[in-house]
Amino acid sequence: MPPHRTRRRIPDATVARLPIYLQILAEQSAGGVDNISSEGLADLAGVNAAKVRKDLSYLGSYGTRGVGYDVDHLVYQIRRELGLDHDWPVVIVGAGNLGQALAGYGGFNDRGFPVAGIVDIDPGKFDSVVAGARVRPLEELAQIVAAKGISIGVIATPPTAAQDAADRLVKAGVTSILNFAPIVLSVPVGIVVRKVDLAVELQILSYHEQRRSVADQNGQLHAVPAERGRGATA
Amino acid sequence: MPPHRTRRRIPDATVARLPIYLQILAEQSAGGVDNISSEGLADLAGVNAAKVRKDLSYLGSYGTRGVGYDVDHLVYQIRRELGLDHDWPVVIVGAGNLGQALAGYGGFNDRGFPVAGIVDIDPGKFDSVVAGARVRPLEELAQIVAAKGISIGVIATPPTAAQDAADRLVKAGVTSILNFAPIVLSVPVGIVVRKVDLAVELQILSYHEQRRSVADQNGQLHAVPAERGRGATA
DNA sequence: GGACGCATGTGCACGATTTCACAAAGCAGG
DNA sequence: CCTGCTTTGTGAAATCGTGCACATGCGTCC
Repeated sequence: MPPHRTRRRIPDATVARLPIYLQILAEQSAGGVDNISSEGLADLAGVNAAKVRKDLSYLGSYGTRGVGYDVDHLVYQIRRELGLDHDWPVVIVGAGNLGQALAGYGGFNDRGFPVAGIVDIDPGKFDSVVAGARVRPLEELAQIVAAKGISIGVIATPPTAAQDAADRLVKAGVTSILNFAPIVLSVPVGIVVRKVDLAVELQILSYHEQRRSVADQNGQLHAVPAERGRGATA
Repeated sequence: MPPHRTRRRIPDATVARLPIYLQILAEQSAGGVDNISSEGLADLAGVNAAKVRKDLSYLGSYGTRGVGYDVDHLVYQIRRELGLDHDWPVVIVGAGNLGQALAGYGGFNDRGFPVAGIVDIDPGKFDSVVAGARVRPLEELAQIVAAKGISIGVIATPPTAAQDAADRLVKAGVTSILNFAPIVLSVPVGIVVRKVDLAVELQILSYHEQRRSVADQNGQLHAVPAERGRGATA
């Protein structure tokens, strides 16, 4: 066994929540809170306390019974587990509206994912500077990925160009892709793809609105009014 | 029983996939394909054929055994189920980089979610025109929502202003919220919130990359190489 | 130094989702 | 019209995720 013993696999559902906990814990830490209970964290995250405890237990036993969790230590552990103890440079493919907005958005640079490159197929965009990064030709993608040791790529192209972008990213050595184009990408197994699709999100909301109006017509009761919950991601 | 009998509840997991199917089916339809099997659709969507059949069965029995599904009819049924048979105007709160990018993004107007209003708290932004919509003061939010019959709101403010934005949207009568701010919103029950958080997505990718490198150190096998799958949303 | 109270960590039951496997049903061809 | 091939629709099993309930362990106070 190596010094860093191989960790047990963490369920996807838990992995998806860890960033939320991290976010909240970082805020608490900044606010001077140095200890938090599973219930406190659960309230802030809008989930069940038992779920918080189970989620955190996958990281190890870092709480103290009768007391709670040390906020800073938890931040440290979650960051470590998520691989946030160092930066992950990313490359953006597509310097259109979306690509530019993403590059300019603080969410990348500020949170450990510096934009190490942005490429486009349109020569008219070459060398224009977007949020500190110069737009380079698509052909230089492989070179940029290799030179900067990039493993995460972001696709911000129109849908028709997205599969080609994915192919090029994979060929260049990228192993994780964040896809903003509204198409299902085909990639070799082992490559992790996450998709963010505005239309899908809106259509899910539309579904719930539509249901609501059907229910109204049938004279059914509205959901209970007063009570407040956090983040019904229903 | 009213003419539109109340539909059985469709599982959340299925609702989240229907927009993907719809997208693919619309493409197929445009490409002249008029019939598709569950397996064909499953391949294109990157999922299991049985899942497709079960998902579609929640809409009713619209397939023909031994043949498959009529593409156009399926498009019609999914659209109907998702409430896409009419437009859902949306209002955007926050006219900063993100709000402007969203308003300008075709994804809204082109897909049945016209931007019926965009508001901001900064007087410097009032009356500037973003993608055909004039930026109005935050105070006019309720009036805009009422006048245009809006039920979906989009939060594109900085995190510190997001909860206030949510409160105002709810008070104005909005019942579904798409939140781009990296905080957990607190809303009354009955209000549906969906969150899109770039940092969360990147951190999930980071987790997988981190795991990959730990596995490498331990001399473990990489995932199988050649084979191609669609959209590993792992 | 012992008793008490509190919050964690986890076994277990439950619910939701995925997948399998096959009967039912339509179509084509003889 | 009957047989065979194909693909749907769906019970039932398997898997995954959630939440309850409580034993365990830690800190505190007397």
